[in-house]
Amino acid sequence: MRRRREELEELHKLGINPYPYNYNVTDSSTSIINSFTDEQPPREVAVAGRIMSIRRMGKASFCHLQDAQGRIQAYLKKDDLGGSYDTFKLLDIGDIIGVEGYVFKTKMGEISIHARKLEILSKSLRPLPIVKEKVDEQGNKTIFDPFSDKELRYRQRYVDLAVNVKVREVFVKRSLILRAMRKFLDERGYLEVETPILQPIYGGAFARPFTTHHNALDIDLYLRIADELYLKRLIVGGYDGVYEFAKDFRNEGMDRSHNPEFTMMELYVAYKDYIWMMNLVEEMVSTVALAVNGTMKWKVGENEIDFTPPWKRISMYDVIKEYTGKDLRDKSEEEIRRFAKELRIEIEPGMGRGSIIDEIFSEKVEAKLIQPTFITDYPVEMSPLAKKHRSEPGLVERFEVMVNGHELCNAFSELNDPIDQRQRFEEQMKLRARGDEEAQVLDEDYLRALEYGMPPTAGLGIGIDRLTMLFTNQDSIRDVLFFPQMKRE
RNA sequence: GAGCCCGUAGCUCAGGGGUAGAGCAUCUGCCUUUUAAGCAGAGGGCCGUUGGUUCAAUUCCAACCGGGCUCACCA
Repeated sequence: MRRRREELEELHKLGINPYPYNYNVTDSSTSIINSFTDEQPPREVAVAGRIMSIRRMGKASFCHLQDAQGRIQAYLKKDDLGGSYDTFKLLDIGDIIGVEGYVFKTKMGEISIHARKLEILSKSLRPLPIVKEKVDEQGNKTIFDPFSDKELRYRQRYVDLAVNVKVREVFVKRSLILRAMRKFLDERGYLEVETPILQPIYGGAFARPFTTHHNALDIDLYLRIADELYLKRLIVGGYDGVYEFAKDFRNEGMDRSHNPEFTMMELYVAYKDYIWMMNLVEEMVSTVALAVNGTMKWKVGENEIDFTPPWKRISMYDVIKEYTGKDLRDKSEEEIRRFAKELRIEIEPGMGRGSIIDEIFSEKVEAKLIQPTFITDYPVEMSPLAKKHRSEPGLVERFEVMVNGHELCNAFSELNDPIDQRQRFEEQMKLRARGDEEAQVLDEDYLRALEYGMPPTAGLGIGIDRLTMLFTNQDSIRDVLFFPQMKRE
């Protein structure tokens, strides 16, 4: 680093501004490489990027420039650069430069830029980790000295991105996923909206919130754990369909699939039910799959997943029956409890019928559902915002989609009966009183909204981070978040 | 929250009770089509922090800090 500061001084002394204001880029690295022909006279180009490697040979040098698209080699010869060649001697890997010159192919066959002009665009003061790669004749890449320390990669994502091109690709895909989804929803006429992140009462999910304080009002506020209740207020207000890509915050443990802040897309559509929503989800996710990966079949780890609709639809009871051989329909809480014990599933004494069923599902079924599968019709106790099933007592009209052994989204026919909703909230408040910190809080204003009348509505929540993990084949949420939460350095 | 593992040069890692090692990077010299460029030489370290055991600790022990994996909790 000291050396680099000296070089910076040298540049200043030579009257060169190491941090100029702009540069006129004419082409990107890959556009040059892809459009190369042996035409005469050769094409003149100007590219800018970060120096990723330098090979100096006395009075001539090669270096690789990396721009947003890829890499291209530049050939710098003293005869053609004169004084700037001495400037080049003051440059390092990591510096950002602009090179103007003509395109040619080297003896070794690499399309390169023969530099006529060189301009320093930003002097780097910290050494960048050097990642070397060798490409053999089959085109296989071997990486030497990878920048692989996860802690450093997450804490200094800018370095990770600069040095590990694959990482940049993951986030480009994340952006494509958002774009494809937004396009899909916009084409159907749904309105993208924004609702409060700071909420006086939190709701819409089971989770502990982050608390903050508003000084002027002198009130505590919560960072939202979901935007569900606000979006449904908008349906009460008369919109047909609303959606939001929402950053939600949950004050809970962190692991491979949980970060304290994460992104959820929630969608509510008036006059529809959960069966209609299943069709939409199938269509949306397969459309996104095609837009992002160009195929419906996508290999995640060992499993090839086929997103082609239609997906299997099976009720919670039936899928448990399929995987355990036991039909829990019409069974009492006591019978189900006994069955869970037979399966050696740990059951807390306070757990009700619904929770035990859910536990059996998580333990015995969930991980086995690899292909996209709708699990439908959940016990009412676990779903205080979902509408009672039209024909099955004790159940609600709810589904989750399981893919690769994990939940991908959650949806229901929304409960719009204000009296039923009040009772459900009251049930939750009882659980709360018994010490369940994640039970939901009664939201009087939300009830007031329902009392004005909400049309039948289908609602959906889909975890964007997990969807991205799926489509980019990453097994940690940290690898699909630019800046995952970390402890203080 | 529990268990296991890790922390040594800018990066990736080896080592091991007696003044610290490699490759790449860096610096000097040579080299005008190289590509993990090459050749010759050089510099670079609070061995995560604090404490303990010891004549002596980077090494052994403990606590702490940070990270990873697994499990638990959790949508």
